Amino acid sequence: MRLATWNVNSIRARVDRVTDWLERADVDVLAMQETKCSDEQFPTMPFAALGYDVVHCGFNQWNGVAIASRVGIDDVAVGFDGQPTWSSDDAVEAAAEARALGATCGGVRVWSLYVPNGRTVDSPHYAYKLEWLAALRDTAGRWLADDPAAPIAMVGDWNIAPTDDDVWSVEAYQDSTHVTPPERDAFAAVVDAGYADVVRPFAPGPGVFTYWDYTRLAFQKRRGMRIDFILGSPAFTDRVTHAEIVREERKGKGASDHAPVLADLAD
DNA sequence: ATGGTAGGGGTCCTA
Repeated sequence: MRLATWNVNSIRARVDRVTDWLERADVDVLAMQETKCSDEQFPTMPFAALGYDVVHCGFNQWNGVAIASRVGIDDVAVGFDGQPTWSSDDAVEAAAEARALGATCGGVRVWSLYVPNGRTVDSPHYAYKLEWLAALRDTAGRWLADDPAAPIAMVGDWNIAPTDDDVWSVEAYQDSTHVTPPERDAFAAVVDAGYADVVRPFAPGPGVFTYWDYTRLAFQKRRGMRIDFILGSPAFTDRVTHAEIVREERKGKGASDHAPVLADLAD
């Protein structure tokens, strides 16, 4: 089974490019982030034409996460245990809705995650980001405590560069979100809870990225960040035979600012 | 030299 994650930066602007790649890369399950549409607006037909079922969850009126699968979609869930209890600040309450969409696809529990951006370190959105990640760690840890043999993939845009090797310039991100110790600690806590970065062994750094800003010719100058991840539970990680960041899909006019990331699993 | 670009929704906000 081939599982991929891609921050598509508007599915309506990108649907041809996304479905073309799904077919070309022979992807079975794709988790999408930043769909930038409502549930009603999601273009399901181009996916259905290729044999994919789609489940989508819009939030905060301008964004959404989705999962497309041609190996079945069962047990769809929104949030964590259906309890989005991690919101505390009214200012960010509206953004709190389902940034996490889960489904069982081909026997694997797949979560499409869009971790809050954080905006700036002095913003309530930054505090909310840390709360959200703590709730994710607690819930995901509980799943493994309940069933250590469960194949679970926590995939998506984490909006965190876990180490200095994951940014093109440490100086460029001084005092910015995505690289602060609390964010890196929160990411590491999810890993410590039992979810391994399954792509890194196949894409060693430094200088290996998944996101490049649209401005200032960042992609051409290789100025990016590694913020999109496939984290796997032990039962998932044991099955991974190959993984890669598909940098090619960031090229050209009409590309998302993120590249897709994929992993292959043995049956 | 706090610029630059892309997307969505509407005459600006988010990333």
